[in-house]
Amino acid sequence: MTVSRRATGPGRARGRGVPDATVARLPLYLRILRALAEQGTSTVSSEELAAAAGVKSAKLRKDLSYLGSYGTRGVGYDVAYLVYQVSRELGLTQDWPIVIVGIGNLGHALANYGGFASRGFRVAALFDADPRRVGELVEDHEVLPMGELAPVVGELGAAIGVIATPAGAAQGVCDRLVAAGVRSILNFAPAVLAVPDGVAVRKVDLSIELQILAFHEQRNAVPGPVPDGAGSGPGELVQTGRRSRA
Amino acid sequence: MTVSRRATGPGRARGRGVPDATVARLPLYLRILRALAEQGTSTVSSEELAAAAGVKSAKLRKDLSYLGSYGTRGVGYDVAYLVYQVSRELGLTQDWPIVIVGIGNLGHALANYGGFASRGFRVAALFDADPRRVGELVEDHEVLPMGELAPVVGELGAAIGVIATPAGAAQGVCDRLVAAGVRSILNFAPAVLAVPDGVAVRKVDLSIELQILAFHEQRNAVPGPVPDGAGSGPGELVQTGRRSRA
DNA sequence: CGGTCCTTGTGAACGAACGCACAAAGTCGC
DNA sequence: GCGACTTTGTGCGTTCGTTCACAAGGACCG
Ligand SMILES: NC(=O)c1ccc[n+]([C@@H]2O[C@H](COP(=O)([O-])OP(=O)(O)OC[C@H]3O[C@@H](n4cnc5c(N)ncnc54)[C@H](O)[C@@H]3O)[C@@H](O)[C@H]2O)c1
Ligand SMILES: NC(=O)c1ccc[n+]([C@@H]2O[C@H](COP(=O)([O-])OP(=O)(O)OC[C@H]3O[C@@H](n4cnc5c(N)ncnc54)[C@H](O)[C@@H]3O)[C@@H](O)[C@H]2O)c1
Repeated sequence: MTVSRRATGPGRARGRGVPDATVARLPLYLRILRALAEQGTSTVSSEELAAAAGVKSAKLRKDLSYLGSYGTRGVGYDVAYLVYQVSRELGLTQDWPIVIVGIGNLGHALANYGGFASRGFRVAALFDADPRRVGELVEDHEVLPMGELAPVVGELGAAIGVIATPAGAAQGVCDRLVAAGVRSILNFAPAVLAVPDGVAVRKVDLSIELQILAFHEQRNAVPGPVPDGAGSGPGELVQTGRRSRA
Repeated sequence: MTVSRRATGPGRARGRGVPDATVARLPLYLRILRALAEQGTSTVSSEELAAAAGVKSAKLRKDLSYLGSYGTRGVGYDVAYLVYQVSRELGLTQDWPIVIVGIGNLGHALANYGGFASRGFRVAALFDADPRRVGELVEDHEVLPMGELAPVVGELGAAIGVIATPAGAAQGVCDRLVAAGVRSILNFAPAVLAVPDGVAVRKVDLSIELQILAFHEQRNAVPGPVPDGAGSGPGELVQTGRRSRA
């Protein structure tokens, strides 16, 4: 199915073929590393970093080893240097303009959200199909009509698009984003999107998250004693218990 | 490590030990099944359902097989019956009151969101620490002060809590929710939560999603040709390509 | 009522991810 | 400069998840 992943097996060469599960955790490590840097910590061990991230230290070390050998045995990792390396691997050394389509409840919250800029993302344009929304000023951006989507995306060179429209409109919006040149989409609408090859989609579905929690509520309620731990990783169903630090 | 999962290996007994990966997909199947039911479809094959969900039919069949044998060979699955069975497995036959803490940008959007009720979830109470927010009326709910959290959660019997506060306040809010009796938490704040055993946490982190997309943007941009597909499931890094429809 | 066709359910092979445990590598004290 | 100590990086076994491929089960037709 995939063409040529996994360069050299488990010990794949530096930078090539970082496993999906690892990629999904890197942003978490990065956030913690940045916090450590900000509070003046210059060095951190895999044990400490792993504890802060809620993973086992061996997993963390293996994750980092896919990027290269950036640690010092007997000491740990240099925080600033690791921040740089992880950022580079994730492509955060550059600026990513993003566009948001569907400026309703959720779209407004997203547009107002300050957590983007700090990570190299920049809300560059907002779009909505409703004429009453168009022209509205949200966080120093004017809401633009859908007709402007293609030209503006092209001009900005925006590669990432966020869909915050109702589910029924999502596929149509997605098609227009793709046609305009967007190749990565973050979808908040509860809909399965069909996209051509080469376009990446990630979805955030609140309702699904709640249903998964409901499942565990029911599970823990029915049998009686035994809670139940779960695996780890991005597919980790639920965290159950986590002590320690930071 | 875990106490007694996986009852009988791959062929585990009905209802016992549904794999995490499967549980994470059931809500998606359920949504599609409900849509089919609404449009009058009474029967669906694994092939059709899988296509609508964006998974392989074998995976879908195996997922459903963990719930029992609810299909009819040569025909497919009865939509209404399957909706019931999946709902039951997920614990959606009962009503789940949820509380939201932190009624800022995101909290407002969540409180206004209509997609909850339709799935058996009901926003039962809103809380905020800011005195200026307290008393505000959001979607027929008055925002309550944090002091009310424990008694109200207890009275409502709310088992699910949503955290939409700034990251710095998340752990404290989490502790209070747990102390009040909440055993499932959906966390929107970019923070790793420490919880006692038996409490389930799921996180939704926008910033992480965007960074994963950035990674793939960079990946696809640098090497040149080969796009790159990925696995499937909740841990699926990105969807890449997906044809067809519903 | 028997044959044919269709779709499910699953055994088994494969692959990805995790965790253990340890050797290699470097630091620090003396 | 040497030895003891600390922590990384990773080989290996295990678990979990996905995919293939097919036999078994049932509907439907004649
Ligand atoms: N509000 C939430 O907290 C929340 C939570 C989870 C998921 N969601 C999902 O996010 C999406 C948006 O939710 P919301 O509450 O903001 O809804 P909303 O109705 O407030 O906003 C939707 C916006 O999309 C615009 N729109 C509709 N069709 C469009 C089109 N074809 N092109 C461009 N814009 C279009 C509408 O004009 C509106 O402004 C929905 O799919 C919802 O299910 C929302
Ligand atoms: N706005 C978004 O679109 C968005 C997107 C992704 C993630 N987030 C995250 O969601 C969280 C909320 O974001 P927001 O934009 O709504 O922020 P916000 O500042 O608008 O709202 C935060 C709310 O939490 C309340 N609060 C603060 N401390 C509290 C405490 N100890 N107890 C109870 N309430 C408290 C504040 O009074 C405020 O009303 C943040 O962690 C943010 O990183 C927001």
